[in-house]
Amino acid sequence: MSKPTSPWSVAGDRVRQRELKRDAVILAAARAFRERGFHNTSLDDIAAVLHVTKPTLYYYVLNKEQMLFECFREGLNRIVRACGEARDASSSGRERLVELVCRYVEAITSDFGWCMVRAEDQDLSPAMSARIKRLKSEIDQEMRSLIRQGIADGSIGACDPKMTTFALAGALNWIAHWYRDDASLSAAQIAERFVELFVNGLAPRPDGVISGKST
Amino acid sequence: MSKPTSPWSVAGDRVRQRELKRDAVILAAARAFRERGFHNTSLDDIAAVLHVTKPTLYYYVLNKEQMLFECFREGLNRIVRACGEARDASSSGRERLVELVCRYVEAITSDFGWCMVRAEDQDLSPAMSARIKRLKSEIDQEMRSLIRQGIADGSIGACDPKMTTFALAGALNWIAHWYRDDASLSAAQIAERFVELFVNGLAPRPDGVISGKST
Amino acid sequence: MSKPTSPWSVAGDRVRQRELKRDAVILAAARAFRERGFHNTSLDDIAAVLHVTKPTLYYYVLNKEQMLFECFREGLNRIVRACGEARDASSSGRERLVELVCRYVEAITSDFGWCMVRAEDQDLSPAMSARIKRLKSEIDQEMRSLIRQGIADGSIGACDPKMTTFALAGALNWIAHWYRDDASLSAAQIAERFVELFVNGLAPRPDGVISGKST
Amino acid sequence: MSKPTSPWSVAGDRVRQRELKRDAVILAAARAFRERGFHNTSLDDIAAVLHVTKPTLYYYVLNKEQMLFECFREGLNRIVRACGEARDASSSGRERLVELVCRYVEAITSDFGWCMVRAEDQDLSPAMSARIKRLKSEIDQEMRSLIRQGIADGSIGACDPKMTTFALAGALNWIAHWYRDDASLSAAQIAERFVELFVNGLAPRPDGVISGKST
DNA sequence: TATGAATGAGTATTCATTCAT
DNA sequence: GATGAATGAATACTCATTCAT
Repeated sequence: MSKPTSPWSVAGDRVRQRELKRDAVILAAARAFRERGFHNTSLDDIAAVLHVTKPTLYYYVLNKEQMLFECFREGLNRIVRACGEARDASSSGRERLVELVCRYVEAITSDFGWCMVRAEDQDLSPAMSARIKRLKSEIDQEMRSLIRQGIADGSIGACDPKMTTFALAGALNWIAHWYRDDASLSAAQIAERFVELFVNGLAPRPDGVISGKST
Repeated sequence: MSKPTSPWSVAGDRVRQRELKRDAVILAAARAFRERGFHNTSLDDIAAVLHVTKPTLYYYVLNKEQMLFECFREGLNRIVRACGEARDASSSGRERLVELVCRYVEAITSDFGWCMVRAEDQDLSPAMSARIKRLKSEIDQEMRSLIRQGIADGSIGACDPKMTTFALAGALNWIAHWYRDDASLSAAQIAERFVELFVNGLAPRPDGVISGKST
Repeated sequence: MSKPTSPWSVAGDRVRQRELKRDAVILAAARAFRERGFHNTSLDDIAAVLHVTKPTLYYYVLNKEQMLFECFREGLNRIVRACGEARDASSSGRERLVELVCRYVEAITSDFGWCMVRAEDQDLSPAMSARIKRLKSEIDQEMRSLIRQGIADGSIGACDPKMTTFALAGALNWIAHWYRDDASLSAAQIAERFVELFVNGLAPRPDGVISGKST
Repeated sequence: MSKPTSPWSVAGDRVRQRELKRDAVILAAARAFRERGFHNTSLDDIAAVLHVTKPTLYYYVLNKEQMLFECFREGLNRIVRACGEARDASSSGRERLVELVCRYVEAITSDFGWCMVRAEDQDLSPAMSARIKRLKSEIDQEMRSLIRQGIADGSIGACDPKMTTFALAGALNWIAHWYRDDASLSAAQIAERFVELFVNGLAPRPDGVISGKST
């Protein structure tokens, strides 16, 4: 009587509603996993947060494993997206790497950061594990590529791209470990400090000309 | 008649034997945890590797939790020890930090590396968790201290010691994630690359005067 | 079409069904405990009797301990209720005590008799143990009180209320031990004999004037 | 050198020593069982009290079951002995019953009281259980016999010997339950009160002529 | 005589998952 | 769309018992 929306949009609403609820499930899972760890979190815990019962979760998600996978993906996607943008930008290799780092820190400090970093491959089926690895590798390759570009265009000094990527990714991923306890800095601030460190290194620069932000 | 060993060593042997066996239990646990994760490893798995039965493990260890704790400690101790030596050395702050990094990499690539890094606080009782945290904090403080010393003696440029330590420790800890799959470099080689990166940074040095190893 | 029951009773049915099943679990536990003892009874045993699987029990009961507690309570409640009625009755102290004894025998010969009497405090958590003790003490105090009233109103001769209660309760509780093997008498008959004994004693009455039932 | 005792008596000492130690094991078991219950007592608990290790217990005792059995027997024997003496005495049935009650209370308040009363038949093998039952039945029959004798010689009023025995034994056995917590009375005092109650009953005697002790 | 070491058997409890309603 | 009910599988932990020494 009072619903002016067409049955069509009603159906659309239903679809959207379902998506919203599904997202809520994933988010609740991500937070619970971060809080208590994957294995220490029971589906009852997640259901309780959402004020539903355990079987309801299965309406939105296939598996506990899939929950983890979706959390994974949710977080990784943000970085993958950032990678794409970095690729399209028309600045120097180093500048694009810096940009990627900023986005990376944002992702890693989000609710999904923990899942991206700490979830064990061992908790996923081979198939899912493989998909995750592919995504991760994509990011890894992108970083290496940016470093190689930087070396080529002279914005980055000579270095081993692989090891450098490992170090950089490690430092970034590790943020997920300490960020909750020590959130005294914003994502942007953390990114700034990291860029400064990785760009200039620890050794004092002769005259401090070059800095991550100055150029 | 045919036993040349003194009664003394007989008793001593037993004690030593017991210690050896206990160490074997811890090592087997460390490897299993690294392979399959803490929760995906059953005591039966560990017992099977050692060709004993499950209850035998309880003869050497109090708990599954304690196993994890001992793995933790075993790995951390190496670093704590390295910290002590770094403190006693009479070189510049940066040199001492570099030395610590080398030892750190060695520890993290050992069998216990995974446990040091990936074991969740959530899998430990509050008491144990607190003990671990204390040890970790010790290392964290040591690193920050070395950085501050380096800044003071001019061997390290101006930087935020806390964030720098987080980044450095993160890069180092992350090694535990990729080292198994990609062990193409030795611990020393990894350390070398990392030092180079962290000391000199990505930005090209004007004339390459300063390098991690050259001084 | 063919369902005459109101939607109301459907929901009500579910609740009632659940209660019935829970009661069945408690009863099955009580019988198993009486048969084999608390520790010699596995949850599988109880589940088997009910033709369900072990985890199902946990749907109705929190614990094995709680099962014992509920059996305890089920039996004790009958006596507590009898105590209440005895208190409200308007007869002599002795008559009311006799009435209580009859109800006591009924309770103790029920399926829950064994649990009331034999279950060890040591098998219960301190909290539960305390609750049980409180209930037991309530009954103890009630008996003493009736005896004191009997002495006051002249229906009971001079005696030590505490020891008398201990003796009476002991004799009654002990029924749980022999009743299963020797159920030749009904609860009422046992009560009659006990009352006769405790009222008149073993020594021959001069002229048999006073008897438990004659008054 | 300084041992004047003959090798013979040395051997005797050894035998005696062994007996003493065995008795200590039984006693420690009895106390532990009373304290924590049969199933909640581990052999390690008993061994710890005796400052030996678990396997040592097996040198003196065949089984955990046998420990319980021996505790049983130790306590029951005292009563069996009392039964024998009661049989040989040349007094009235009631006097002999009173005498037996006194000895019974002594036994039941001893360290072995709990085992006599609370140990479950279900914890014993059929063979042991049968032996225990035989001993218990012996006592039961003895009591009934004394009651019948008392009825015959006029020292006990008409009653159902079986039920009377059950009531009396129950009251006596139950002492094991409360005696530890409430040891305000000595065994003799308890016996006195019980005799008074069972002999004279609760109903006031016309002129208090007959009492348990007066005759 | 006593013990260190090891084990087999048993058990309470948890939890992801399913399905009829 | 959601839930009550049920289950199979898995697992940490305990403990009586054995045996070589």
